[in-house]
Amino acid sequence: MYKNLQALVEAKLISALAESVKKAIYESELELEGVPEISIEQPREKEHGDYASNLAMTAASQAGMNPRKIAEIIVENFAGEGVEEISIAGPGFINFKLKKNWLYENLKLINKLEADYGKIDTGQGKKVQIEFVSANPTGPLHVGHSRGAVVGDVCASIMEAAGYDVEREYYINDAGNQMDILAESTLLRYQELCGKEVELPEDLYAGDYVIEIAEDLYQEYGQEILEKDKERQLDICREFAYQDMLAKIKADLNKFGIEFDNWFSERTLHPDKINEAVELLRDKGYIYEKEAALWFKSSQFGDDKDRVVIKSDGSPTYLAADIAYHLDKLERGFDKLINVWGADHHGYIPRMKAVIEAFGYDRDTLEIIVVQMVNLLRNGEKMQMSKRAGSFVTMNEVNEEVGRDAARYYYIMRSSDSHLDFDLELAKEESSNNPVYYVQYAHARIHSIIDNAELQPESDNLELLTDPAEVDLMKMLASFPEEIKLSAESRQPHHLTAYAYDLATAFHAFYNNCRVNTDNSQLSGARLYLVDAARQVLKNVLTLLGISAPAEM
RNA sequence: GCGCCUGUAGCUCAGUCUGGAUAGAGCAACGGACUUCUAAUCCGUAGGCCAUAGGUUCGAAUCCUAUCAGGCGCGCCA
Repeated sequence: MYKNLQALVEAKLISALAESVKKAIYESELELEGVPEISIEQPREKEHGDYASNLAMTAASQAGMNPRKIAEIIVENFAGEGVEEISIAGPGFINFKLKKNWLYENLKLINKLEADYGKIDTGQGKKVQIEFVSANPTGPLHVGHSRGAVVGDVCASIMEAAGYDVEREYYINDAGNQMDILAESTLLRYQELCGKEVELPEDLYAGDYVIEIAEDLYQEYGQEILEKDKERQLDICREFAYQDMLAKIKADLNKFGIEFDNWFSERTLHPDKINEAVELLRDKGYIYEKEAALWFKSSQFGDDKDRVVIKSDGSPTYLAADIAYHLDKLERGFDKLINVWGADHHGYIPRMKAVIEAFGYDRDTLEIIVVQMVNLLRNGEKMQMSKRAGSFVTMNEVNEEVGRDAARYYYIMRSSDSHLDFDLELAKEESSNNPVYYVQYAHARIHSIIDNAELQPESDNLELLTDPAEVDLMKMLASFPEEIKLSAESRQPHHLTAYAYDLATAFHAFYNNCRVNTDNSQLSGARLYLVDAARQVLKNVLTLLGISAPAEM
């Protein structure tokens, strides 16, 4: 069954154009080597029709004729179906106005597929892993993590809709000295609770959340830990704080609608997996020793310089763990590995791509989605935060203040390449200033119409849907599968928030122009059918974004 | 110094990958539309040297080069 009627209509139009060119060449009206690559586009201006082709212009130099003349020849030979009007305009555009049948057919397709409308097969079941968030379990997720969290989650959903087999993974950086710092910070706070005078050194975590961990710890152990030796104290604190933080991170993500298929602990790589991975690279000749350390020849694969993997004291670097981790991912058989990183880590990309290539894979097997920084604003004023000073706004605080739907929408409404201004007061506002409510309102309005209707949706008289507002709405509905394709291939969720907004706009305009529940039962039945399709697509797109679709507001 | 991202309306941003016709949207401003299915809506007006300078071509916000400005990054940290 066709899942993407618009793509089919476009393909047919292109092949009809190709036939026309072929015929013109055969009859010696056009002198061309062969049929050139043909593209069509939807013109901005409505007067230019539903589709336009620049074919005559691109073929002009080879044919040695002026574009308008070529266009005339192509138009004369054109015999495609479903075209109501074909014309030549401007410097040589061929414009097509299509019959509306396919839009009516598409409404039926929506009605039939329901929640599956929009899903396509372009991913061909390829196995994709998306790794995102992956924050250290040394503190709660803060607002800096949120954008990457939603971008990763929604990219995963979109790629699923596009026919990929997607797995969501979180890499827990639970090894390394930041865990020791967490342990020491917790111990200090614990000692404080036990009545000791303590002073917090600058390099420890100062956030209040450490006090909370210490309180939990005290609840469980009382003063018992004080009697152990220092090593043992730190071990207890480390494990307790780790489990406590990880549970909080999971809970916060779940509350935000984000769930992972797999949580991968860095610890499981130490030391065997890391040693094996380094040895494998050494076997391939990409490891050498210098100044008592082991270096990876990443510069051989486009990196600025080589990188240390085993320090002179024998301990592995963070990169070494990442090498082992990515080798493990590759061995798990994914066709594509996608990592979502904050812009502050972008410098790490060349060396990771080098790792992939060194293991013998195409460097494009690994793809990095770089997400630019978020500026948190309140009433236009930038909020300052610093993790070291412990003065940061947590992801959970923001979500609780503005609500999950608005927060998710805001994090993905802009291109990941652009920095994001996130104004808490704007996101909270329940008004037309807030795009998320605008979209949800459209959905709620439709429910209201359907509740008020005395008839059932009816597909027998869809040709009555000819009002420009109705046609616009039907076109918007028809483009949903293509929008999913675009978002999935570009890994850019913001295309879909824009689509959701535009769809809502088309509906609201329709609502103000066309009354659904009228005395004309044929027209009302057809409009109910249309409106029900709009309801379904709004619900589908919101679901994809992880945003609720309320029936009333 | 080198690398990545950004620069489009007063503000926040689409459009750049894949070059097309008169560069779009929201907010803010101004003017209209509720005895009618939810006015959290709609319609209209006004607002632009697409950072700058070159280049490529029938055609450039879009591609190339250089420059300027802002953000981020250039560890035997993670």
